[in-house]
Parts: sequence; structure tokens; C-alpha cells
Amino acid sequence: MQQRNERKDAARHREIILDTASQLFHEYGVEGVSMHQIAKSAGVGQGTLYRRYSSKAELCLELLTDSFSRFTSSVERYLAEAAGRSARGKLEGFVSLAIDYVSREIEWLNAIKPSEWCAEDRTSVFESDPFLYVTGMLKAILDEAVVKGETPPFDTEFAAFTATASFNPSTFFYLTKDRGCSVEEVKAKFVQYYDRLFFA
Amino acid sequence: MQQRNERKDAARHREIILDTASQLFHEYGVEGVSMHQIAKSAGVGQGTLYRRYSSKAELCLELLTDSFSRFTSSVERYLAEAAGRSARGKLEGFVSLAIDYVSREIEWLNAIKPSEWCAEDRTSVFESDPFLYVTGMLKAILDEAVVKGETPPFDTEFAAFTATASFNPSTFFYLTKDRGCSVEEVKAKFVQYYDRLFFA
DNA sequence: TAAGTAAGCGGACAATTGTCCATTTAAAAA
DNA sequence: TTTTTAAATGGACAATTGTCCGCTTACTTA
Repeated sequence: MQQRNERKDAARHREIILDTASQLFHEYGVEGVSMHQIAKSAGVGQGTLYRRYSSKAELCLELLTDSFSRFTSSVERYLAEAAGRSARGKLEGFVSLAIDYVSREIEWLNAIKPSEWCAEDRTSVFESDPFLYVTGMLKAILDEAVVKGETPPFDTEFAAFTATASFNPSTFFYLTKDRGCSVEEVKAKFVQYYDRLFFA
Repeated sequence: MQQRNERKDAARHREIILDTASQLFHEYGVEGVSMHQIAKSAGVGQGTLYRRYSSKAELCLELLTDSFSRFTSSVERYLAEAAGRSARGKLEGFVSLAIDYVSREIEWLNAIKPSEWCAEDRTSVFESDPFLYVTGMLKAILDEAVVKGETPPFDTEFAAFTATASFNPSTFFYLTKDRGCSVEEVKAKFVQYYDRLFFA
């Protein structure tokens, strides 16, 4: 028996849910909308909604796809035109783009944070495509730096992991809102920090 | 009129709540106990419980006091006997102790994470005593390193902040549970990372 | 000691999340 | 086309969080 495809009604519902959620989120903010409300507005049952997206987090992750692909495009564009530059220079540009992205999408990123870090069945943010993309890119740049002799060899994977983790929305939100730093200031601090970190 | 002190019945309830919560948490785990259950077991109303602790997070933070003061003692003891060593050496020891602490108390630390990072009224973990203690200590060690000429001057405050934030339970849990690293491995990675970071 | 007052109390209540399962229905198989 | 099958549905339900507010009581003041 062949693999069944997604049923047409299911596909239609998927689109309706995504559209409805997107609209509601933009109108009331991510926190201001409940799953029940999304289901009701979309004209589907709670069960139908939860079948696809087991939390608001997953729903947001899906909705982030577009903006994230715009981010990766901008990164690719940047790296293409920075092809001749040192790894150090590339890192600076990449960190800058990444922080711009986080600041732009902070509300969404905040929402996809898993509510229970330690739950056994949680799907880790650390294994989400966006996170893996950033760590992968960072590791590539750091590896290039090592190959080019710009810096002595080290555990680039762990470094990329830790650096990426430090961009989390929580930290960013605190620095901008509670500490009153501007996005540019935060960017400058991180760039300086990682520059020193990897190229001291 | 003089400042009213806490009423005796209120103080009694505070203790009962703390004792009950502690007991229930140890029996069923932090996630396995609801605020309602705590209130009921303690023999107080929901309102009474929430009056003092507006979330499980706050309750856990209060319960962490003891273990955290044991941690600070161990740090103080360590720094006393390491008085003659380099700042670099002190950093290594401190990071090691801090990671030991996180790994021991991970369930509690997980619970005190604010559920909404971006809420306007949230009391930031970054302003909690434990966090401030660690950043303060880290900054002091880094400043010492700069003064002693072990490393060129840099923004030690931001560095301490970022480093402390990177110890968050989420990261730690991922590395140990999902990646299968042992506590010792994680410790070694962090020590190496920060050693390179600040003393490259 | 008596009276006044504000802190404290507690449980009903509203809101939300997430689960469950009898029923429906699209699509494959015959 | 008819039958079969399992995916899909939806809304009732259970569990939890957090708020609200009229009542109670410990402490202050006179």
C-alpha cells in the first residue's frame, strides 16, 4: 500500500489555521491570543488545532519560516560579497545580521521557547532548523579562521553552540528593555566580545 | 504610626507553605506539584499562597536560598585557599564550582525560569541575587586578571554577564541529556572555552 | 481593655492548556 | 462504483494557573 498523502481537507485546514493565527497574532500580539481563540476563529475544533501544533510554540515556529528564510538569504548575500574578507570580518558581519534578526523577531522567538526545559519529551530549540543553521554557519566561519591561521585550533563546535545560545531572546530583551541598551549598542558589545573571544 | 511587622499567623503560614512545598517537591518533583495542591496540603487558600509567591518560580527561588548559600560558602572557601593563584586559575576553579552547582540544582533552576521573558512586569532572573552574585564574582576575577596584566583590558561587565547567562539550565540540560555529555565533560568544555576566551 | 484598621484569608471563579474519543470523511482498494 | 480503512474532526472535559473580593483577625492606638 502506498504512503497516504495529507488529505485535502487537512491541507486546507492547515492553511486556514496558519492564516488565522498570523492575523490574530498581528492584531493582539502572540501573548494575547489563546489556542482556543485560534481554533474558534479558524472554525476548527481544539483537537484539530492541537493535532498539528501541539503548542503555540510550534505554531510560531511554522510562522517564522518566512522571516527566517529572508534572514538566511541576507546571510548568503552578505557572505557572497564578503567572500574575499578574513574570517574575522565575516564573523563580525554575521553576528551583526543575526542580532538584527533577533531584535526584529524577538516576540516570535520568545514564543517558541519551550515552556519546560527539562521535560523528557520536549523538542529542543537546540535542534530546530534555525538554531542549527546559525551554529552551522558560525562553526564554518570559525573553521575557516582556523584553516587560514587567523586563530589557533580549538573546539569550534562547542564555541559555535555556546555563542548561538547566548543570542537568546531572554538575554537580548533584558539588555534592551531593562538595561536600556539600543540594538546598536548590544550589537557592538557582542561583536566586540566574540571578536576578542575568537581572535584575541 | 510605626511600620507594622508581619503578623504572626502570616509568618506561621509562610513556614508551613515552605515546608509543605519542599516536601511535595521532593516527593513528586517540581513539575509534578500544582500550586493548588501546595495550598491544599498546607491547609491554606489559593489566595494566601499567591499573596506570597506569585508563581512556583518564586517559591522555588525561596527554597533555593539554602543550597545557594552553601554554594557561595564553597566559592568563598575556594577563593580563600586560592588567594595566591593567578586570576586564570581562579576563574577555572570558579567555573568548575558554578557548573557543579547548576548540575546539582538543575531541576530547581529550571523551575525559576520566568515563563514569559517579554512580559512587562516580570522580575528578571538577571536581577535575582544568585545571578548577580555570579556575575559579580566573575567580574571581580576578570578585573583582577586585567589589573595583574594577565590579559588586556576589556568590557569585563558584559563578559561576566554573557558568561553567566551561558550557564543557563536549558543549555546544560541539552548538553547532558540530549547530547549525552557527562557533567565533567561539560565542565571541561566550559573551562576550556572561557580560558581561551579571556586568556587567549 | 476596647475599638479601629489594615493585613491576611480562602475558596469561588474565569481563563487557558492540552487530552480524549465517538463520529465523520477523503482516498485507496476491490 | 462500492467497500474499506485510517486519518481527520471537534467539542466536551480535566487540570492548572492566577484573580478577586467579602469576611476575619492580629495588632495598634487610645
